[in-house]
Amino acid sequence: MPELPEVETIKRGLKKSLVGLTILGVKTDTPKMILKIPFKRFQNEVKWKKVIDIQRKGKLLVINLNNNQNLIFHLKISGRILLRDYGAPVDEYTRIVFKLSKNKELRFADLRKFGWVRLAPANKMGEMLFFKEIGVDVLSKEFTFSRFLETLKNRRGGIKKFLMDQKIIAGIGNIYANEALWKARIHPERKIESLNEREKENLYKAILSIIKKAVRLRGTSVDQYVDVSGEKGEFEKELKVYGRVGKSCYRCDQAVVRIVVSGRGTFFCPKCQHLKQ
DNA sequence: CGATTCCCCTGATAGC
DNA sequence: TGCTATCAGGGGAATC
Repeated sequence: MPELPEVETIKRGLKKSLVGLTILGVKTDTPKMILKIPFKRFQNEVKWKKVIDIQRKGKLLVINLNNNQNLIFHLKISGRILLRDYGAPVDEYTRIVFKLSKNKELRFADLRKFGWVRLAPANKMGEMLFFKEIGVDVLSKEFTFSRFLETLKNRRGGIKKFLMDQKIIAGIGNIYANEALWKARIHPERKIESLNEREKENLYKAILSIIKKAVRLRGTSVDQYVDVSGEKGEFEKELKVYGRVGKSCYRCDQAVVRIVVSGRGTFFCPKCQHLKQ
């Protein structure tokens, strides 16, 4: 599941090899994955445009084109962005192919077809609702401890749901929410209003250290995620609770438990992540 | 207006 | 063995 560290790894890969290339054409067998405009128009809009930069906002990948347009990708659960030589072996689940100069191809593969791409005018992107509603990025300099406290202020409800709400903080998905809560020893169903200052600080530090480490290790490949070359990430071996149901906690030996929190599989240690405070 | 449920899609797994 | 039913999962839309 591409969350911040995975999309950041893809962004860095594309910065190295995609910037400067020109889009020669687009093909798809899944036009549904192109939002807002008909495929024909999309084709015309991107043809002959040059890639000038790559950005990331939360889990969104943004490719800046030289006509003041941005290509925005959301990889959802099973999306992959692959940069290949023209004619390289077919990547499974390829849905959209951008043919590029220098004999390259950008392939958007997605087993589940939940991912999408859309065009947005660069100068108006800040005004677009879907972009305006994205919260503070975990890796941005604005994501300080005091900003974190501010986002928690006057909010009620479960802490895990809060962490995964992209409108508040952008970039944390299911894997890293589970991991950060384990590291901070906080039960995923703890109410925000029950957390004391020390716990909030532990959680803030846990989020930053885990996300940064996952970026260094090029992401987590528990599902479909790979980088632009098709290589898996290395963070999987660092996972402390995610997917470890029934296995013993690395801290206290208690069996890791799986529950469902707001519709998502949630893993935690019932002994060192206690509910009451 | 906030909280919950449904839905998109496919492959893996369970159950018979 | 081989079929069918169930489930996971991010986030937008519909519904409660």
